Amino acid sequence: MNGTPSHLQLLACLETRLAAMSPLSGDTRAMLARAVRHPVIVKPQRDLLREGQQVTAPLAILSGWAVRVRLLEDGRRQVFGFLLPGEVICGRHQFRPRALTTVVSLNRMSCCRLPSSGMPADLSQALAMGQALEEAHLLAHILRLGRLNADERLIDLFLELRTRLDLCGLLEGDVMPFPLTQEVLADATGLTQVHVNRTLQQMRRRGDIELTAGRLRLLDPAKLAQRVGYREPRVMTDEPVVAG
Amino acid sequence: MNGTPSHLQLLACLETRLAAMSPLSGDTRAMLARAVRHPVIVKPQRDLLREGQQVTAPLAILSGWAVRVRLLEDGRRQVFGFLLPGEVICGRHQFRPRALTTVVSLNRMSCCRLPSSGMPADLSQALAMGQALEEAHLLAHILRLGRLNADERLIDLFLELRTRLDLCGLLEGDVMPFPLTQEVLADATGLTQVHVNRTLQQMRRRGDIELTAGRLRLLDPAKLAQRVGYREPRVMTDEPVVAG
DNA sequence: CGATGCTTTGAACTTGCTCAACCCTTGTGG
DNA sequence: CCACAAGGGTTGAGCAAGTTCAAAGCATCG
Repeated sequence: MNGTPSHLQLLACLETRLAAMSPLSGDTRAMLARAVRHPVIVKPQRDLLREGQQVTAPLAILSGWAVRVRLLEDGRRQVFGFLLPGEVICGRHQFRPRALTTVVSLNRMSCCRLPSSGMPADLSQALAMGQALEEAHLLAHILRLGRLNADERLIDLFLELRTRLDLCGLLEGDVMPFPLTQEVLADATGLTQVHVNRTLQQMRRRGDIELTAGRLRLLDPAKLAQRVGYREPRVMTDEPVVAG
Repeated sequence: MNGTPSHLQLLACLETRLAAMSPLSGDTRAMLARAVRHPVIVKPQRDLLREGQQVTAPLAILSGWAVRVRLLEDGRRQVFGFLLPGEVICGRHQFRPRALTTVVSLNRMSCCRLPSSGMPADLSQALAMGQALEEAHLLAHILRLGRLNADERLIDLFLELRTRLDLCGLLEGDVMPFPLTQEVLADATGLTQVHVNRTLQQMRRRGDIELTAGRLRLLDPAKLAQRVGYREPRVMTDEPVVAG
């Protein structure tokens, strides 16, 4: 049923996530609706952007996942992070002409270019917040790689992806779309594919997760968050305070 | 002899590094000279900034080193990166009111606040470039933690710090100031202090480095860079091409 | 000259890696 | 409808890199 998402679904994803960053005016929403009408389709395993390449305009992801990667001489590969639907590649590019990493599609994606200049203030604010969140994700990734063990790394990553998918409305209760292979997970978490496999099995046996056919269910996210010390990234000062 | 650096030395450091980002006008230089005249002195092990705290104005480092850190519940600690003389903490803060990490001084530092708004365009450009470089450093750190082994992590970090110290004019030939304890190195590289110690010794035995009394000498930086696959971060498109 | 903080050393241990094979599913072409 | 290829996932056995714990050495600085 979910083979080719409609334009409306694509738009909803982007709009939901941008609005989660910062409220959007009707004009801006109309502009997005127009932009989304002619999406670019990208096949799996294609470079959306190459390291060192000149960055032109921001590219919004409407559906599908991508990774930021670098390849070493000897074949080792590092995944720096994931790019999910609703998120924007190279959101703030005014003073950063060169791409710092290659971006590769993991599955079939649809994207759309955003205007590179003369952007409405609300959109520009949303993109800037997105950028700040991205830095928070890089920091979280450093913490994972530097100080967490295999289980913790995977769980912590799952929890991050979960909250990010929630932002664009793709979280379905405790189940989420999950198109990552064990190899990609390994390159992200600094482990080997074999060890990722064994760790996932252990997590399944413990009843922490269910993972099959591109879907991941976290049985008790709160408990898992507690276990690995996961914390939501907070970039805004004016975020709603609990029981304020 | 280098007990208390003069105002001129402090200024030189900041000016050199900012000018390396983007050329500065005479007016801007004069402004910096004024700002530097009354530096803030910070003792070792003090928080310059706390995670979650509201960010007010950019803070330029005139001398001394700091680290971006996070502490886990169980005492594990991760160092996300280093802040060196000439560099600016929270350079671009317009849409990022909350500090993402705590910043702690490693030794005695002197700093000065920069204007938070109404900044000249050249300075603002320099800070934006500095910000882009910082993202490059985060990415480099992820690569180190994810895919390099102990030797490689340390060497790669040394090479990065070397080029950064060069930017602010603190590299003296093949020797550089190096105020990091093995514990801090461990928290940065995701290793234990004990293993950092053994790895350093091995590097000394192999004649790769000399490290004593707060100074580090890399015997053959080019060879080391080759060995670990170190590459200088490139953020500008218009950087001079070799043999152009 | 005692205290404090940093470095060095040893021995046992664990986590995660390597290599190599096998299995299962899915899609494709004959 | 079957054969086969390709891309993931699973398994086992041996191994290596890095950890843990604990103690001792060595500076530097009041």
